[in-house]
Amino acid sequence: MLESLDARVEPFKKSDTSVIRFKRPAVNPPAARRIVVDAPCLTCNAQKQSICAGLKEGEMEEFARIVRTRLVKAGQSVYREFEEAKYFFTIVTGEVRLANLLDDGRRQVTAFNSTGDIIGDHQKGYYLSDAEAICDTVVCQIPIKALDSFVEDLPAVRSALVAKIKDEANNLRRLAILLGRKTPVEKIASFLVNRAQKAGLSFNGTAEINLTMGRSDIADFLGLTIETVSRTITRLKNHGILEVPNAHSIIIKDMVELESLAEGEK
Amino acid sequence: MLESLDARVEPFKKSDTSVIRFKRPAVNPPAARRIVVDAPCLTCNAQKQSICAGLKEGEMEEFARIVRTRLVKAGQSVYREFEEAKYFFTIVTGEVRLANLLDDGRRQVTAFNSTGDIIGDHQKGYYLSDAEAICDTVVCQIPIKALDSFVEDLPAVRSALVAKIKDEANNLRRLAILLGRKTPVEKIASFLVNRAQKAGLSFNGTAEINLTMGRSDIADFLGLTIETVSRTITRLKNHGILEVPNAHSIIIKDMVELESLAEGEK
DNA sequence: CGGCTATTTGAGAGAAATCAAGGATAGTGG
DNA sequence: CCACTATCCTTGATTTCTCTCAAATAGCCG
Repeated sequence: MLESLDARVEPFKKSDTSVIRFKRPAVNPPAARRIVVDAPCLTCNAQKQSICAGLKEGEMEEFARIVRTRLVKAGQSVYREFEEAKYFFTIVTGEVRLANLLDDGRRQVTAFNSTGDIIGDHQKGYYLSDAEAICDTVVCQIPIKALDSFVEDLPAVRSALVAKIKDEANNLRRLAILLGRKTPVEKIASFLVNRAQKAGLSFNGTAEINLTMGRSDIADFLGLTIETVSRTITRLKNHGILEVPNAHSIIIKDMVELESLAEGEK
Repeated sequence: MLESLDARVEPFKKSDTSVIRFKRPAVNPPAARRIVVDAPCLTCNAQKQSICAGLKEGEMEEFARIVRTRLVKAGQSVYREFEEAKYFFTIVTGEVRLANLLDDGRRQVTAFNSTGDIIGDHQKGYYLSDAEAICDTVVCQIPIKALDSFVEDLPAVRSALVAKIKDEANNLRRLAILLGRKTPVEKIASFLVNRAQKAGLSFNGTAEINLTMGRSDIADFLGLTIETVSRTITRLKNHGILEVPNAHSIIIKDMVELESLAEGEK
């Protein structure tokens, strides 16, 4: 169509769409709804890390009444972009990826979230991303309206929530810097260093990190293809910086070197 | 060093650093400090667009006492990354870019801000980005501590501020999607459509937009080189989608087409 | 054990970066 | 007011890195 206007004008090409990697379902499939436990706060292991950390005795009980726990199996969605937003979710165990799709199936993963993180960003009543469980994941479902009233009344919850949003913005800023200006080696190195830090393994020796997600999730997070992710990890392995016992487990042999690569100092 | 360990192993290359485009100053130069007006709120044209919008009569007077207005000339910095954070700033007139540098001078611009926007993100007492005026810019300087107490007391200010942070996160998310997965044509088209929308020119006909910033700012925002930015704009011009009377002014001739390119539908 | 999926590896193409001028624009000072 | 200079932008030629296409291997579950 554009081309017909002026055949001499070079048409706009884009990547081949004959293979659509990710397809938006015509109708959102029902998310997993199995309720695992009611009022589970008393035994919740994510308690100290999430927004409920600031609740006092009585408040916690009230909170426990409004939440429900759900198991979301690996690959299932917690919610989808454009779906009506009714709940926030805190992640109790497991791991969730947040992602956005372009119309032709290209995907950008914007975050990996795990225990204690809160997800459910929405605007004008609709979620802003897809949230999908990377592995079997337990989430705690909090009605948005109920949380709003908690936020009104409890400064501790409010500031915890604001801190979460700020964290999110900071992570997205760092991601934008990585996506816009870092090389594949720097991207992979940054990703691994971050993972190690998240897991509390930031000492300068050897650290084993667990990659819950597959190569395509990593690729879509770092703005690469799975082949480039694979090749780059292989290169780091050949340099003796990493060991890769299996695809989902990586041992950092030289954290100092990896950190310096992550910052583009090589 | 890496190479000496194993000469057979392909070394990690990165872009040539013989030309450092952006250099972090050894000591942060003093930002512009010329005070233009004291207590300027009564005549402030950004009032209705910024966080002070929710203030009542008496509150506004109190607010006016704590703020100062500063003129920041084109190219000067409002603040720098790692500088001690004492103030938030609302932009009264002009335009500011937020940017982060890698050690070797690569730069990622993360936002362009203009009238009514509030800048000054910080963590642990230090700013998180460089903020530089693109053109002569007037900012309203608000001590962080003072704003904090306003936030405590005034729900309207609080929610306005939270909304600003959410906006920022949303913009960064969209930027990450663009940086990670869009082609140069899609990036430029998205950028221009956004600009037109910001300026309130989203109707489907012709729209003239003003590009305050230079090509290198656009390149560093979109994760491209200036050459690619220039070539891509030329291609859009050759297709009849844009007219480019001069480098800082662009007329969108076909908004529908541009929007469809922005979303990767071609 | 067999089939499926995920990952790795290889070969080749293509798009954007880099390198290199040339042209336009704006700001400065005579 | 105009000439001069510095900077910015555009365009061209070439290189190179990542993507794409293709196939083999490894790992996993039934």
